[in-house]
This record gives sequence, structure tokens and C-alpha cells, in this order.
Amino acid sequence: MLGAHCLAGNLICWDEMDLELPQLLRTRKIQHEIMSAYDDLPKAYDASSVEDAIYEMWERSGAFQPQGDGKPFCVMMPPPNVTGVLHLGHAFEDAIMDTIVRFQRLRGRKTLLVPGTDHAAIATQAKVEKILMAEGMQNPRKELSREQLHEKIRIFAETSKSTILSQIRKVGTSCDWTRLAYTFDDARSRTVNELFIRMHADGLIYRGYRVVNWSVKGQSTCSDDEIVYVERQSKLYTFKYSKDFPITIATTRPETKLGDTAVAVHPADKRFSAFIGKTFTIDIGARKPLEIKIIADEEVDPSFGTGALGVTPAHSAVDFAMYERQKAVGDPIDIIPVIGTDGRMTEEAGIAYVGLSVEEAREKFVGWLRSQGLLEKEEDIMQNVGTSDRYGDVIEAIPLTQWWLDVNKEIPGRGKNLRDFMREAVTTGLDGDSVKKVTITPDRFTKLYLDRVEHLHDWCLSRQILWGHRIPAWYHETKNVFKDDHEGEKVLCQAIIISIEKPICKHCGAEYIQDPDTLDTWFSSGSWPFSTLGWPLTRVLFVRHGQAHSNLEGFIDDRIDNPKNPLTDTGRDQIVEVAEHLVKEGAVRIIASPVLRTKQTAEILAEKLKIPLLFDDRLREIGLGKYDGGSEEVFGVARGSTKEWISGKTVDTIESYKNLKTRADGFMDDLLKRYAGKTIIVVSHGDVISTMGAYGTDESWLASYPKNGGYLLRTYGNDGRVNTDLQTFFPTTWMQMGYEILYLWLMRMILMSTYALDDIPFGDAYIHGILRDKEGKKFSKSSGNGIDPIKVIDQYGCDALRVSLLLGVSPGNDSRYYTEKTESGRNFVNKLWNISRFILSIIPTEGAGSSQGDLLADVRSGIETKSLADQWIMVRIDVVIASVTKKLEGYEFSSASEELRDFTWGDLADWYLEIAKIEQGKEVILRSILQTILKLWHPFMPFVTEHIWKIAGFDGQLIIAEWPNVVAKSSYSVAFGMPEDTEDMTLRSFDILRLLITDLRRLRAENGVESTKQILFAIVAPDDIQKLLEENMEIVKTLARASSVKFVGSIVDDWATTVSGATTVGLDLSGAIDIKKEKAKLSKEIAETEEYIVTTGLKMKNVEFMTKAPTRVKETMEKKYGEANMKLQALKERLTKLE
RNA sequence: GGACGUUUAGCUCAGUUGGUUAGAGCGUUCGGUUCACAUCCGAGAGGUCGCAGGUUCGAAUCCUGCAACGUCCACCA
Repeated sequence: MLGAHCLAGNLICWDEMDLELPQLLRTRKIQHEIMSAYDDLPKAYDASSVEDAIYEMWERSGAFQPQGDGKPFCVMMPPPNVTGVLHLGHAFEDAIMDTIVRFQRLRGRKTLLVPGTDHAAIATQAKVEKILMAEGMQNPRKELSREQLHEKIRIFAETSKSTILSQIRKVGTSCDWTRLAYTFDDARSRTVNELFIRMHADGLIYRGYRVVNWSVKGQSTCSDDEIVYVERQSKLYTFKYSKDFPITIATTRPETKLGDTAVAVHPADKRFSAFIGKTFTIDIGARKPLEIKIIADEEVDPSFGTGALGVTPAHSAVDFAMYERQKAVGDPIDIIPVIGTDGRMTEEAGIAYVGLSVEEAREKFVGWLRSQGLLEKEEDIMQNVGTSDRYGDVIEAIPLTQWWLDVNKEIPGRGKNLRDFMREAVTTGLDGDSVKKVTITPDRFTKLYLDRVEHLHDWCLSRQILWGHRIPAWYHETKNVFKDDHEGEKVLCQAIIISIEKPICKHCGAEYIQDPDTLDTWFSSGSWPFSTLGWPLTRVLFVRHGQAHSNLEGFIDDRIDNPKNPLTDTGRDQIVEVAEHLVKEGAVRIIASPVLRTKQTAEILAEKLKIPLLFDDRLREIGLGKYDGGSEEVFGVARGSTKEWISGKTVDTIESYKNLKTRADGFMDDLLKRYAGKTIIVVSHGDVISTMGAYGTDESWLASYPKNGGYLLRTYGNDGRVNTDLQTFFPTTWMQMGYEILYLWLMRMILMSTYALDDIPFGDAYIHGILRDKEGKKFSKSSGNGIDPIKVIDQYGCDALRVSLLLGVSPGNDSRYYTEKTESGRNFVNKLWNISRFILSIIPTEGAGSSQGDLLADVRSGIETKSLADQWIMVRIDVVIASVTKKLEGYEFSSASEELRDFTWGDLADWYLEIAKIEQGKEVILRSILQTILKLWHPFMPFVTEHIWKIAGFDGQLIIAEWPNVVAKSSYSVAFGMPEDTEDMTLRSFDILRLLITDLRRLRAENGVESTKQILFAIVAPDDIQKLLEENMEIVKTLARASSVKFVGSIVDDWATTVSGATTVGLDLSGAIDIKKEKAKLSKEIAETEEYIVTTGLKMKNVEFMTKAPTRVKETMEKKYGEANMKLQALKERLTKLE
């Protein structure tokens, strides 16, 4: 198998985990031999040749599944809509999410990232209809049956889904595929139905006739959040209904005036007070003359327009509210719909208007007003018009009967309404419990969220599209029928029943028809944080019957009514006792095997617990065949061991395991479907319970076998499997989303979770900005600026894309994407590759395969470090570990990766590795550094790091390695037995060295000395610095390319110089120096330094500064001040010498 | 009409309790066939942190006002 995955050049063998030990050892040996030839590693890292294999390895090894006993860290992937393929915005989200998740996994948290997709109801249906229409259909909803159209959409969605899922893999997202979810699968349906039923039972969901947002094009309602407001030029018409009507009104929608039933004025407006309460009959062409009542309403703004408002309850949400207020005070006005769902005028609008579009009707009506001399004014105004976000047409206000969620109604038993929950969740914490608080990052969105909560209206849940969760409501005509057994007494059939299954009318033969509408897509996305974890949980208590005579006497019995085999007295006592335990479980039903002993058991329970009892044949005792009535012992021998029986070896006339399992599973399927979210008691026999108990899990569960009168509790999730996820992972830890869906999604998730589970959906909500193109435009199909993330990955590699997306972003702010960023990311990935290549060429290859554990810890605890550079890099890496850890904990991706890059490229590659070419014996340190930076980089660049990890021969998989320990600042010096401030001293000393080398390099660059030429430097330095330089002379000479460096008292006049601190460096140009230029340079530097000294000196003399500034600031300033003074002195000395 | 965001080097952006002489990437200039890397190495240039006030020993950072750009919200018919 080696060859199959041994990818040319990028040596790696993934198949180890499948190999037996001898094979493994052999493979390792070959692998090791190949890897010894590090020179063969290609100069450039080739991402495309390894990424897929690495992902496959991770997935197959189970690394994506939660592991260990760490504190759970759970993230739900925001499910992409199955309306198409992933775009860069998704890749951006995945990068953020996966970085966090990988970091936490390395830190040892029990980490779970659940992948999933969203059926995106209206968006998907709109998309498919558009495609069908492009293919020539006029009206897909008419030309296809409901089933046919549904199937077309389903196929589209499935195709899109599978593309999306493969893309999620491509971007390296480390999610647990065994928990894959879809907002429209069976499990999520159970969640949705359960929520709907509970909310309805609590009176929060109601059916009401109200003005809704209606898209004519989409032929469906939509919620307030699905409206996009567009500013448009329109006309404000001022007119009177008739010559003798006393009040002039203004409107932008004259055609709706055909449905006016009132004129509203402000109660305090004296101009109109005389008319309030009066009714005028006018004829403006509607089907019937209109009865216009003058009403007073606080909402009317007396200063706007004419100060009077024509009220059209049917076609304006504001007016509808007035209509309701009038009704509430017992002074009702009429409601007349004049626009239909087809966007055309109704019969109520009158013979002249019926069938016209609103635009046509408007023109006609305005024409009529004009001809009658009723139109007083016509002015242009700018107006916000609501349009459908999916269909793009203007949203009409139309009164319809729909399903609503009441956000203001007090929830029974909770003392609060949904808005209270939503508010508390982000402020005090739910019910004042600060643990149940959602922290929104950045914080400013909390304010926006709260503002929105205050303005929240009831949520219209029903949609007239077919792609979505069907509303679990059933209707049939209400009619009076004669009751069967009470001659002459009439009963009313129930018109509406909320139920998942089709109900049967108790009174008549008429069928119930399910509501054709579907639920708003956000109803299912709102429950995502817990629908993915299995809610609602169904608890099943499997009770084994009490002791029967057969148990006592040792015979077996599968007959239903064997009079010789009732419960014994002991058996009855057992059940009475178990009933006492079960009473607190809150079971709603008992389902039992009809066999006498279980029947009796169940009857005792039903009586004690006062809950209904049903029987189900599938719970009957295992079929005993010819052994029925015989001895238990004989049967046992005939059946053989449980294992044999399960494997199907048992023959004879005994019921097979397969058969038993089929009926047990069938029973459980039905139970979980019908009683989702409830607690049910199932009374049956030993083997049957054992088989059912294994439902939704593996067969090892078959071992569970309660004694007579004993019971077994199993908790099942919405997917019908034994569930512990909800308890372990809810509330989830972290959630992210773009700010554009803050209202749509965040609010609804909080609403649903607080309602259903009395808890927050997640602790942290991280809000990110929108990814834009180079010009700052949103990526969209219509502007044709879309970039396929997969193409980018193919070209540059996934790691390159990920870092380029994360660098330079900050929470809540938009960021721009352009390929140069990814190029730069690719360059860095390659840099890391080459750093590794270099280190691997130095460290002894024999040790590569046997690297054990945390190498950094080894170095920390006891290596004899020799050089300044060694000490410096170890101090630096500790600082970087601490800082990167802290930043990632605070979700500062950009800053963390920037710091890491600076360390890796700057400190490590440019300095330490260059020094490693000069100084010897760095194998141990280099290996530990390589291991550490691979860990630190892994969250950002998972593939290349894992790949190098393997090549370097580090233990196991990097993805589940251990994050480097953050050590206290002094631990390093302690390890070396040095004074506490060793770190600072080390950093400072190395900085001096580094600065000097840079000075030397600059000096030669400025003076045009070829970089290859070995030259002579002279240095004037204080003793301590001279000592430092002498100790590191090889480094100075090599890195500055000096043939020799000598220490002198002063520099020869005609040498070029540069001054830093107290040190002056001279370069022998053999008299070829421009004295004038040199003097000018010195003067300029003197001026700058003097200015600094003056301002800083003033600051330091300032009493207030000295008393108020923190010591840290003062110390730094004093140090700098001293250095500047030394520098100034050296500069002046040099200048005097030249003069 | 409200609210929020942005304004820092030529471009794209970091800059988390106010504290060294403000940073990065890209671009740009100069010099490099250094045996890990030209997807590279070395050295530079480039900013009065949108404007005007204020608070403070000290402001890119806090406050006030203004401007430009952007986004969201609102039932002004």
C-alpha cells in the first residue's frame, strides 16, 4: 500500500493505521529510509498532491470526532443553503470556525464541529423555479403537480448538497461527519414538529387573519426580515373622496383608497375634532359606496400631509393596527380587501377596476379624481418600497389567515414572553443567571440586537411554497353530527387538529386534510443548535414484567392468555415497588405486551401512575415454538448462547433473532415517531427488552437485560439513536455568523433555545463581516465577480487560502479579498516548508522516527544551551506561545497569525537558522522548535503542518497532538539556573547584536559595496558591548560578510560610519568617502536625536508625569533617553573628528 | 428621520482597558548566482493616524462637533 499514497516527492504514507504490526514496522522502515533522503524533498511545497490524502487520513482515523474527557467545546457549522455551491464567504467562515476548533482540539478540549446544510425553503424553490422557467416553463407550480415540483427541487437540493459537502472537505474543515445534519431530514423534522406542537399547546402559535407581507411573484407570504427596502421616486397625491367630504387626505397608493373605511386624525387636532365619530357615505367607484368613519388615533402625525389619514385596513399594516384598536374599543370599522393575491384588483374594487393591476388601477383612479376635480395636489417624493428578497417584486400588504408566533404572550408556567427571553439572554443571562448568557463579539451588535428585540412583531410562520417543513395542522369542515350513542344529541367536529399524523374524526367520516403551507425556513434554522444534538429526547423506560409463575417454576411460556401463568405475589410486589420509582419520571403512556404477565404488570403501573395503557403485539414474548410450556433449561440448550442465537445459528422452531429484531425495531420506529420528546414506559419480556434496548446503537447493548420487575432507561435523540450528545454539548460553546443574518438567525436561535430548552444556544456569538472583492463590492452572481474557492485551492493550496482570509480581519468588519493575498499566503506556506526542509537536513535522521512526546518540554527542563542565540530563540518561542494562545482564546485570528508569521519568518528563518549555519550543535533545539511551530501553525494551516509533522517523524497525528504549554516568564531562566531577569537580558543582548549586524549591512549597502565583497569593519563600543560582540564574533562576521572586525578607540576620519546607541561602526572605504555627505548625514541624525532628547527630557522633568505614569513606562523612557544621549555623544564626536 | 460602522504609508488593512520615536502584507527603490527557500535574501524610501476643538503629564486610541463614504433600521400615510 505504500506506493498508493506515497506521493511523488512529498513523501508520506497514510495507510499505517490499517496495517498489522509487522507490516507497520516494515512500512516505517521503508518510509524512514526514503525520508532520510531529505535532499529529495522538492524545493517548493505542492499542496495539491497531499491535501486530499491528509483529509482522508484525519477522517478515517476518527480525529474529527470528540475525544477524551476534556471540557466540551462544541460548534455548529452555520449550514450553507443548498441553493448552489460554496463561495469564498463560506470558505472564510470555515477558516474562522476550523481555526478555533483545531486550536481547542489541540488544547485538549472534547471538541465537536457538526457539519450540515440548510434546505433554505423559499430560496431553493425560487431558484429551481427560475431554472425551470429558463427551460421554457411558464408557471412551474401550475404545470407540475405538487409531487413533481417537490421532486425537482429535491433532486436539485441533493446535487447541490453533495457538492457543498465535498467543498467543505476541500477547505479542510475538521467536522464530525458521523453527525452530519440537514435542516430538512427526518431528525430535524421531528425537532420542528415538536417545537410547533409545543408552541401551539402553549398558545404561542396561533392562526390569525391579519395583514401579511405578500409577494405576488412568489405567491407567498414573507416575514418582515425577508423584505428589502428600495428607495424609489413616487408621487404623493392629495385629494378629497368627494366634493362635500370635509377632510382632505394624502396618499401614495390611491388605488387602495377603494378599500378605505375610515379617516384617522390625531385626537388633539382641533381642525378635525368636530368630525370625530361621524360617518360619511361616499361613492368613488368601488363595488359598494364606502362608509367612511372619522376616527381619532394617536399614531397620526398632525403635521404630515393634511394631518388626516385615509385608513385602508386591508392594505396597510399601520391601518390594520388602527382597525384592531377600533375593534378593541368597541367602535369597529370595516375591512375591505381590494387587491387579491394575484396582485390584481378584486370585485370589491368595483366594476371599473376589477382585474386591473395595481398600477393600472392607480392611473385610472387618479384620472377619475382629476376629472372630478377632487385632486388637489400631486408631488414627487422619495419613498421606501418593500421588495421580496427572493423574488424581487414589490411586497403587497394583504389580509390573509396565516400561522403566527406570538412574541408577546406570556408563556404558561414561565412568567415571561419570548421577547423577555431574547432580551435576558444577552444582558443579565436567562432568568438572571449569568452562566446562561450569550456574549456577542463585537459588543456593539448587542445593542443593535436589543434594539431589534424591542421592535419585534409576531412572526408569520406559514409560507405558501411547497419546499419546506409541512405545517402539522389538519383541517376538516366543522359540522354538526349526531352523536352515535346519544340519540338526538349533536356534537361539533373539531375543525383544526395539530398533529404529525393524520387524525381521524371521532364524529364523522370526513377526512382531515393537511395544511398545504410550509414553515418559514428560519423555523428550522432557529433550532439548529439543538436539533443537531438530538432534541427532542425521547425517554423510554423498558420495564420487565414482575415475577410470574413461569419464572418461579422454571418453565417457559409465549401464550397470550395462559391462565396458569399470572404474576406471583412477589411479582406484584415488585411492580408496586418499581411504580414508586417510575412515578417521578413523568411518563405519559404505557405500552405493553398483551401477554398475561406483562398485561398485569402494565395494569398495576397504569393504575399507580394514572397514565393511559396501550397494548402492542410486537412486544410479545419471543416465539418459543415447540418448546413452549417446556423447561427453561431445555430451551436454553436448544437455543444456545445469545451470541449463537444472534448470529442466526439457532434453528428449530424458535423465533429467530432477525425476526425479533424486525418487530422490535418496527415498534421502536413507531414509538419514537409518535412520542418524540416524551417519556414512555414499555412493558415487555427479557429478550424483547434486550433487543429493543439495543435499538439505535450497536449490539453490545444487548447485554442489558433487566431482572423481573426491573427496568432500563434509554434516551433517544431525534435521529432515533441513543443520545448523550445533548447533555454533553449543549449549550454549544461558540457560534459565528455574518452580521447580515444577525436578526434573521441569531435572534431566532436564541428564541428557540430559550423556549425549548430553557437555556442559551451558545455562549459566544462571533459576528464577522462580509467578504468583498478588491473594489469593495459584494461577491454576487449578478456582478460576475464570484471566485470559486476550490479553484483558488487548486492553484495555491488550502492553507494559503486560509491564512489569506484570516490575516487582516477584525470581528464585525468587512474585508476584501484578492488573489495577491493568497499568493502571499502561498509564499509563506512555502517558507515554512523550506524552514522545515532545512531543519530536517540538520537534525539527525536516525532520531526522526523515534521522536516522542513534547520536545519543547525536554529542552526547557534540561538542555545545556550554549550560545546567546539559543537562549534568545527559546525565550522568544515561549513569549510567542503565550501570546498566540491568548490571542486565539480571544478570537484574535489576525493578530495571532501575524505574530506567528513574524516569529517564523523573522526571528526563526532570518536569524536563528542563519546562525545555525554558523554555530553547531543545535539539533535538539531545532527539532523542538520545528515541532512547536507546527503545532502553533496547525489551526491556521492544517495540511502543510500535518504533512511536515509526518515527514519529520513526530508521533501520531498533529491534529490531535498537544498544544505547547504556556510557561511562566521565568521558567526558562530557572531551567538554566540563571537570574530572574535572564529573559530580558537575553532579548536585549540579542537585539544589540542584531541591530549591529543590520547597521553593518546598511553601511555597506549605502556605500555601494557589493554584498559578496569581504570587507573590514572597525567598531567603537563600550566594554560590555564589545564583550558581547567578541563572544559572537563569528556570527557578526558571517552575517555582515566582514573579513575582519576590529575594536578601536575611534574611527579613522575617512571611513564611513553609522551610530547606534553608544556604538559607532566604521567601514573602510579606503578614502573613497564623501566627507560632505557624511557630515550632512551626521548633522541630520544629530538634529533628530537632539529633538528626541529635548522632548523626552521635558517629559521626564514633568512632575505630574513622574508621579502619574506607570513605572514600566518610565523605565522604558529612561532607558531610551540614556541610549539617545550616548548616541548623541558618539555622533558629535564623530562630527568633530571630521571637521 | 434615527442608529451603527469606516476614515492610519501608493493599495488592502492590523493597532483590546490612553503610555517607547505608529505596524504588517502587497506595491515601490537600491543591491544580491550566500550550498532551506528567487514562492528567495539584504538594505531603504514612504504616514502632522479625515478635519476642528476638548479632557489628560501623555491621544491613532477617550469626549464634543463637522465632513466624506458605507450599512442597517423606521408604519410618516
